[in-house]
Amino acid sequence: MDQRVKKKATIYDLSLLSGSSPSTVSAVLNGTWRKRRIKESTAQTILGLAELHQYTTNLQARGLRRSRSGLVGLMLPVHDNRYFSSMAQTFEGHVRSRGQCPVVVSASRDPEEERRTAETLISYSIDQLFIVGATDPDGVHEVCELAGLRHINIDLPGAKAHSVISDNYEGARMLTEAIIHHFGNDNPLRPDELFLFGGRNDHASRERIAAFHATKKALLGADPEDGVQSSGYSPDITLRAFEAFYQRHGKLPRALFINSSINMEGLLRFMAGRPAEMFSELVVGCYDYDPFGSFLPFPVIMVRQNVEAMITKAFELIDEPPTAPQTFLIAPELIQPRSALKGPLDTLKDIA
Amino acid sequence: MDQRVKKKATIYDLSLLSGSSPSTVSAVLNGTWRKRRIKESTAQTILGLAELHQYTTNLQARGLRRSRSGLVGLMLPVHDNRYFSSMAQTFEGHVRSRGQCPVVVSASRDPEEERRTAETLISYSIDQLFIVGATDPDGVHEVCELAGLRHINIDLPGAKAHSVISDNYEGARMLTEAIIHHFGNDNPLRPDELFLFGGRNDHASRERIAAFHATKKALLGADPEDGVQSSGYSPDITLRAFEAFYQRHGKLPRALFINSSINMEGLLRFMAGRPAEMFSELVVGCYDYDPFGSFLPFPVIMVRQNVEAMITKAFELIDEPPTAPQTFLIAPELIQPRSALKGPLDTLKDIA
DNA sequence: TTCGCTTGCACAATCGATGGTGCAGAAACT
DNA sequence: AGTTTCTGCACCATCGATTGTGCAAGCGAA
Repeated sequence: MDQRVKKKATIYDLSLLSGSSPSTVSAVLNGTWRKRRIKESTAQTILGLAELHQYTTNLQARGLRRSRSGLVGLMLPVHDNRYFSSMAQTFEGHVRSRGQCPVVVSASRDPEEERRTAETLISYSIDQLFIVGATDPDGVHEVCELAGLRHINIDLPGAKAHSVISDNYEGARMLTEAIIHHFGNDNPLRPDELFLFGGRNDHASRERIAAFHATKKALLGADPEDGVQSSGYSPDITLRAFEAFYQRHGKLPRALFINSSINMEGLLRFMAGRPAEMFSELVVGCYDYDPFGSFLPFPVIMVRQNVEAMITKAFELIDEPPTAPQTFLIAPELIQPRSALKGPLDTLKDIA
Repeated sequence: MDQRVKKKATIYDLSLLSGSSPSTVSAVLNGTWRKRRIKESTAQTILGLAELHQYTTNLQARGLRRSRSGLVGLMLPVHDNRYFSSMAQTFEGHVRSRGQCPVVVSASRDPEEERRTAETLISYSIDQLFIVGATDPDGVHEVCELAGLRHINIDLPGAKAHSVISDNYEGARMLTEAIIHHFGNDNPLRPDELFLFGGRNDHASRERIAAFHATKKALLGADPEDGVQSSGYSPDITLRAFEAFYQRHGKLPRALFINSSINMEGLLRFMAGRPAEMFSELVVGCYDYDPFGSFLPFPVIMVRQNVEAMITKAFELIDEPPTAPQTFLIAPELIQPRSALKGPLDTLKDIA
């Protein structure tokens, strides 16, 4: 409180105080002073003054001058989901370790919103943009391209920029197989007892659905065509899909392949208010991992996408000189029921 | 692709193209042109050119000049948790509806990191900062105060700025009561069968622990002093607390009060690999709501903090002229086991 | 015709930091 | 002593937008 809301010190203030020119002060403060042959002692003086007056660089001014900001963007579909929030957490760690500032925003899976969001970020001269699960990656690409902004797709691929995605086909294959194998030989699963719920017409869903069909056919010999109930990425629409199914068949299938943890919440909504016993025989496979989801009262086999590897790969690619767009697959992992895995939070320190 | 990575158009470009001065262009583009008595037709011309050349304002330049940025910050402890991610989701909605840009960052519950993060955000001239669950809110306050930045505490109160927090005492009281009542009269809970796990020496934990003690005493007549096992906000430390307890007693308590969903993950880790039957008699109360957590194989009563109300209140307060710091309590809600509630995602539209 | 008011806009300073260029004085060399 | 080479730093344009101020042309009134 020694100073009333005093304006922040600038290099001009330090320039007057130190008797050096603003450019010298600037060079000292941003670390380029050796290149500029500033005397060690001058530098020390200025650094001392900066400390004393609590100087901090105005990053908007720097950003304007350099036409980049030190901000790195992550565009998510939504925050409120363990897959995407672990993405945010992991991303933050990477960005910070590079001395930059993470900016995480969501765009609600709305192509229009996605483009607007990218444009806003570009207006702040962000240095790089990581586009996660975009509904229209190529639309976002156009916007970035025009601004000369480095960007990369994650989770859902685009045709015009590098993409790092989970190996959805293999993940879904493993998951389908695991669901089927979960039933022993005494009472094996029949093809018409395994249904897939959730998903849209996006690349990930298509791959997963394809693997689902193929694996059912391979392991169960057949695959009735109505085995898939697309219901977007919304708990409520998924809920309605379950209700409709229940209406038609008088029961749920014995086994479910659920396309994402968001759709899985649709199942929770269906469960709410219905007797627990109704689900005692159920076996569920869920594409996406949620620690709590793994411990539901029936077996839930999950697929965990390797977020750490995806982000790491994405950072590698975004720094490289641009080449023709490629898609990189990252192997996901099959998670047995009742597994509580470590996550990005585990790298944080904590005081007991 | 009609233009190679052409630099973005500026008001100077449009100035040349339109024959008007940069200041006129600026006024037209930022909407202040009527105040400046610019002719309608001039405005239209400029707006047309802007459209044609895909002009977008350089927000760093604007920010520099105006010394604010249009950015609104949300500082979270961590992302990867349903409570905080729903906070982020809700916050985003509010910020966007005000035409500003949300910036969500996490500071790992580290006081040093919290201050650094605030300083970084300030360097970008953010307009407001919402500080969620900070370990050292008053430290962050100092930083904000010096910069004249409006800020507010959420979830954990500070002494030097307004705070909007959940009514932790009442929430914990309801929760403790609900846990106790969950046991019928045939086999009622004894005082030494209900333990609290998790929490730190922060305001929320203290309130919850106080309510826990008081309610136990009121309803069960006694409260042995060792009923609380603080274990920070870390799944692993909580896991170790459960293991230690199990070591000592050869079993878990019949009932648990778990201080947060993050601590609850410690319980999951304890469950992993142990037989499900070990937990069949368990009753858990968890402060924080997680939809999946609500459907675990034993009764889990949860407390949902009213994130929407908290954020709404915080936005109201942050706009008001400053007064002496006050703390506002927002009532949380008791959630019965097997409840799948709507969340911030439900307001998004989705295509099936 | 002249005064005064309105209309419609241009000018120029400013926000804070950066970095290319230039230049004086000291040191080194012939 | 004269010339070249370093040292060490100052100068100044620049990034793009904002905003207080000034002023000419147009118009109506006296």
